[in-house]
Amino acid sequence: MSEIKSQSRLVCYEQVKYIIDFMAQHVDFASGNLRSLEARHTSKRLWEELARMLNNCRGGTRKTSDGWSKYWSDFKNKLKKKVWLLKRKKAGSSLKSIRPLTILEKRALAILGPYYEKIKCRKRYNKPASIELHPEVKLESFHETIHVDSFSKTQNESNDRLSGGDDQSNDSAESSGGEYINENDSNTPDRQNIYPQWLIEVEKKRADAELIRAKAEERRALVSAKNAEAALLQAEALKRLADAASTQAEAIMRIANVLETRGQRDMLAL
DNA sequence: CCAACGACATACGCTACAGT
DNA sequence: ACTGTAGCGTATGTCGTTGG
Repeated sequence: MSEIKSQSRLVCYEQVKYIIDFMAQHVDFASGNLRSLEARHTSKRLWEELARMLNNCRGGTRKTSDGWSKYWSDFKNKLKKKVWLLKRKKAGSSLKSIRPLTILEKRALAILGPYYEKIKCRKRYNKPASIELHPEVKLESFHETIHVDSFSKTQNESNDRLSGGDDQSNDSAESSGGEYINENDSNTPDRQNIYPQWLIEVEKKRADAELIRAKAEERRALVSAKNAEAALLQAEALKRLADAASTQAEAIMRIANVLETRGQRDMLAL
């Protein structure tokens, strides 16, 4: 409804979906666990790659890699608060109406669940958690209700800033598409959406582009080989030319010597 | 081993804007 | 005009690395 108005400022649904799909493939990156020297480099590269893809989206906003990093950070923060509020509401707290998690939020939670579990252990025992993070999110590991519960236990500190999380406009990323699901329905088929059709199409197009580029590289290599061959022939021709010039110079020298000798003899004869 | 440092994530406050 | 939310700026916290 307000898509055009908000296009320059708001992150569109497609962009958030892309971010979450990207994070599903890079779980440590999503949770901010890339902290070692090399990992930080990887993180930066991934943010640049992701920012480039997101900025190529037709709608939505444009950000730098730092801007998208900040957005993801805020997204995670809001999601945490929302889950905590939903948990409290479920427990019977008299909270104002909170929209249930969207499919995208549940998907993000599935990605970040192990990470939140790790934070919980760290806070509780004040030492590094032994829980292994998922190398990547797989369909069979999508147990959102477990993650919601385990995560929400970590939120012992006060969260006085109610963000709610969901937008009411259909244009905003977190709610557009009306993808709300009943939070009590743990068997909703959202696992089918882990790798959506549009992402598969994008990947196909990228693969096609890579193929075209590879073929162009191959053609360029062939042309380069032919150029090298021609240069070699040219060099050989130049060498022969130089040899011929050298031979010619020697012949001229001999002729000159002969002429000089003959000239001296004629002088003596006179 | 430990303090200093840097890089990054998180939390919080503020502003802008859309909806009512 | 009021309210709620997205997005941004910045202070603070956390963690890994480095040098003494």
